[in-house]
Amino acid sequence: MQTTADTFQQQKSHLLARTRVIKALAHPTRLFIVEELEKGERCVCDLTAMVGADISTVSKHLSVLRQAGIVEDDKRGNQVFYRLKVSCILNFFGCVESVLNSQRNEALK
Amino acid sequence: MQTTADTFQQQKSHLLARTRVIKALAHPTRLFIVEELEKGERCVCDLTAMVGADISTVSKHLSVLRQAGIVEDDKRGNQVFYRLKVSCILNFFGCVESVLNSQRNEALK
DNA sequence: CGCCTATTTGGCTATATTGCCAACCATGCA
DNA sequence: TGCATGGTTGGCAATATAGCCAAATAGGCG
Repeated sequence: MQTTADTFQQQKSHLLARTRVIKALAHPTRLFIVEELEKGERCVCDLTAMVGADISTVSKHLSVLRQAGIVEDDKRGNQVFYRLKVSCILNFFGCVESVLNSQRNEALK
Repeated sequence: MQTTADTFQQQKSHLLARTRVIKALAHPTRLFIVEELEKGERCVCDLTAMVGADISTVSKHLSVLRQAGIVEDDKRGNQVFYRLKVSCILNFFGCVESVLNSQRNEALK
């Protein structure tokens, strides 16, 4: 049966896929981690020290980013190093900044 | 007192601001709405028909997008039209697509 | 092997998000 | 004024997230 909502239903799985990626970035700690990884790879212990949370918490955040395909890990010795898998994340945030700037200008009106 | 986690703490409010915007996009229905609005303004009733959810649900999604500064509304007659406030959203999604493509390639290995 | 360090996983509680229904508000029009 | 249409808001139940502790796993090294 044809309904008006078909476009949405047809796109749904693709929308969900994209949502999974965006959701992974929708947390301050994970955002911070991504920005830190833009500078180069980091081990879990370094990130944990920077974030100041329990190491298990940071590990879980990294797991979310990994499952979203945003980072990849590399075990060397008894440490695990994480790095960005996709380089365009910076542009990605450019747009978020535009939104924030637009809000700031709005506030000045 | 100086701790290793200072960078994170100093950035925290900015990270939260960005998180608010990203979170607003992290839902399939809202993603769909944003893409639909890229084509032009739409009234709540149109979007509701396309999404196929309760109108109150759609209204709340629009409210989330509005509060994030992503869309703006315009009441005309007894209808409310919504439109994108920021035009760069398309590029924004380009990166998400890169992540998804990279995952697809990964799967073929 | 036994122990230490680094990390992941399980489990639990606290909190946030989602979606529906019902009630309410605003506009247009007979 | 009364009623229909379009939209928002309040409230609630179901579900998903976050963060901590404790337990498990993995590598390095004496």
